[in-house]
Amino acid sequence: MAAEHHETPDAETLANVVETGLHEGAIVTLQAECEVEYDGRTSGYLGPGDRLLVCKPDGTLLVHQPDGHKPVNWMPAGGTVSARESDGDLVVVARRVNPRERVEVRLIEAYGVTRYDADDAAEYEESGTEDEMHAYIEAHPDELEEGLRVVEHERETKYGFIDFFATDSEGNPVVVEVKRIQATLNHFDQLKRYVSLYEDNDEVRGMLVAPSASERVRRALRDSGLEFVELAEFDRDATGTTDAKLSDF
Amino acid sequence: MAAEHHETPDAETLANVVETGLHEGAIVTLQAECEVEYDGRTSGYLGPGDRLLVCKPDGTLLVHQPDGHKPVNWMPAGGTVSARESDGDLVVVARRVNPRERVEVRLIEAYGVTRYDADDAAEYEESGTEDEMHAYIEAHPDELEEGLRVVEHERETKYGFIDFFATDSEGNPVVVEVKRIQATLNHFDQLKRYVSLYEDNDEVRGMLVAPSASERVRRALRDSGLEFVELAEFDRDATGTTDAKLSDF
DNA sequence: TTCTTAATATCGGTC
DNA sequence: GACCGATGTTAAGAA
Repeated sequence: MAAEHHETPDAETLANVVETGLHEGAIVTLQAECEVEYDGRTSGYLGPGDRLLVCKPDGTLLVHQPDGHKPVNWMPAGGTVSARESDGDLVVVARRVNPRERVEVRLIEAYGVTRYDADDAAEYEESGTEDEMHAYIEAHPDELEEGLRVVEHERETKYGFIDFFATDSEGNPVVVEVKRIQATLNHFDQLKRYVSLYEDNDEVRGMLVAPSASERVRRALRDSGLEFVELAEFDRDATGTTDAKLSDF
Repeated sequence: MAAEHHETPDAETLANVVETGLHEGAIVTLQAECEVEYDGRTSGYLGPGDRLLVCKPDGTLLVHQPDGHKPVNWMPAGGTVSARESDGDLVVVARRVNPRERVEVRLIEAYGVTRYDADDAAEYEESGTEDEMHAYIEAHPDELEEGLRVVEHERETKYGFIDFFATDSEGNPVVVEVKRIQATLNHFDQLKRYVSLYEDNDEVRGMLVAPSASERVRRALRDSGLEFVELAEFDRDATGTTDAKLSDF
């Protein structure tokens, strides 16, 4: 049986399911009334309430309230999760170092606990990322501007990495920053930082490539003599790097 | 009973528990072998494997693999989650508009499902945020520099919001950008963008306040005539805005 | 480990 | 609903 459930478990059963389950590589989920304390990069406290806890064998701990996508408290993989009795209550603690932090969950009443011996070898395959947009541009620089030629991809400079260092049809250098989402002021900043490396060269151009940009971003670009190039859709099959497995769905 | 578990449920039971549970405000968790498809801002596919599904009444759907802190697939709150039979399998679909996207989970084998009628009115209280750092600086500007005086907090400009607009002991304007974590190049960018608003004024200074900064960030600041001020620890009780509830733990 | 950047980022405040 | 910036951002990739 991959999933083994215990209803209204006592503290001893709970401690055993959590400790043994995690040690043996299972996911353990709990439904329980609890209070939570976090101390680390910040500190915080969550008063009593009903939550869903998820403990994974890699040290992940999630505390989910009834609403919301993100856990109210959590510990990323890499630490340790342990359960011990304290004054008759069960306390689940997750810790890690670097940064040093701790999540402590004091269970007030446990409604259920499930040990889940999950077996999953699959990896998520994704399409439409910025990496693919880069590959598309590298294969089709003319889509940005007639005569544009890519000189270097991901050029490292003392101020960070330039997406594309290119030249236009007249041989002038062009710094290109690519975004797969609507361009923000921070993206404008990034481009401007890269262009500033070549400010002794009057001929250098800066180009922000994205599907859209707010008016404020467009104005900021204009004010700095930089350009916006709209690239909304790109053929995901024409990148030359498309994974064959993705054609199945 | 707050948590009601069904072992190896058939498709009909599953559909009923998911649909009825969510409609009545319960959290539904499933242990199941499944495959997942996402289509929206990007698209992706996850082949068969054992995962934990979490469905919340606010439209949240989480698909968790045995490892890792973040769900491999998800839908944030605001959409709808539904379950229906298709060719004898149960298919759980989460959708939303703006952006239009969809997560579809095809269950191959369900090991267990739990309906959890969770009641949680508590709100998380946090201390040590950037807001508190702002309050501390506003109350103790001398910590940044002797004689510094805050003129305006969160000043809106055409290029965004300046954390603090201040004056130094000689009356020169100082643009202050505050970060609670180690300063990054993007934070440097932000400060430079704000300072550029006053570039007609030779006397304007720019100050990045953070607990630390990489050498690359420090060099970028120096190159642009901007300053770094280290503020590692600040007394969380001395901000003047500390919430009394937080003194309990 | 540290640094740099993308992310289906999410989330909240404001206009 | 769009825009802007914080986040205990997380996570991946490179030096």
